[in-house]
Amino acid sequence: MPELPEVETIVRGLRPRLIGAKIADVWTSGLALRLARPVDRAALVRHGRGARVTAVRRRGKYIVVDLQGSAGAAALLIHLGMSGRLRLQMRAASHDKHTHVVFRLDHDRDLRFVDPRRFGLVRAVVRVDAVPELRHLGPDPLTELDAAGLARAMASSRAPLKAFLLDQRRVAGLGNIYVSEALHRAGVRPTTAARRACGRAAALVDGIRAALEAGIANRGTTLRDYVDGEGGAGENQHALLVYGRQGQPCHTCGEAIRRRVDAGRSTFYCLRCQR
DNA sequence: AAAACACCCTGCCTGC
DNA sequence: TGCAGGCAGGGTGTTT
Repeated sequence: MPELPEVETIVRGLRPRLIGAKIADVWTSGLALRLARPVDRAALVRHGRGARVTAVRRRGKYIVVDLQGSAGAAALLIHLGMSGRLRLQMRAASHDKHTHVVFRLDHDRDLRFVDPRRFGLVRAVVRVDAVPELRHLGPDPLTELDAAGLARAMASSRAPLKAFLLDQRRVAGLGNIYVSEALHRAGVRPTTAARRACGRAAALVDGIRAALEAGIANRGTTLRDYVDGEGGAGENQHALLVYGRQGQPCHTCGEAIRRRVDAGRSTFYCLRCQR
């Protein structure tokens, strides 16, 4: 579900309403999330109870909620996995069956983490800078990615561009939808080995940015169940150039969009526009 | 070292 | 109508 544009939309929506909020208590379902690991409620309570939210930010596809408590600063690290939702709701609102973590806030509000497939992650961390998952992330495509750096990384990889761009250590935030969209905008084929496409690094940076910015402008892509922090669906599914459009005409040249599957994941592209 | 694969889950859709 | 099988937007750990 959530790639960079969806996470960014959630963060932007939650930020003004969450900053200053005080956590009164934490509830967990007891079921395990990512890698079959249980949520550490004790740590969430220890660092969260009584603390106030000072910032809400995004790093790749991770959401970081900074906290200031009487015992010091800490943060909530949240990843939505494939089916996660993070929503701010009134306490009286009905509970989704797959709710796994609830932060009870002041003013009768709940910050709820709902995740049917349980591939997500909710964890309390003390030093955000030291979190391995975040340290391994590559540059943020909107603010840190540059053509020279991307070209250098591409030069040392034999991986097809599709796999290269999906690797969060290369670029942080792209997922299956936006990789197809970015490659199409850049006019590059997903099967091309990264090292053979170094000359297209600048076009790739532009394509990546354009695809992500379109997604953000449209408040995310809702294919199945993505909603933002207020429960609203996105509109970017209507603006996709290639993803999910196999057999339909390319908007640029009219050729039928192709679909291929690698490692169980679909890639969509135009054979004529992408060389 | 990089790349391929299995695995963690539920829900929804398709075809029989 | 029921059921099996395939598929889904993510990340990690292990093997090659």
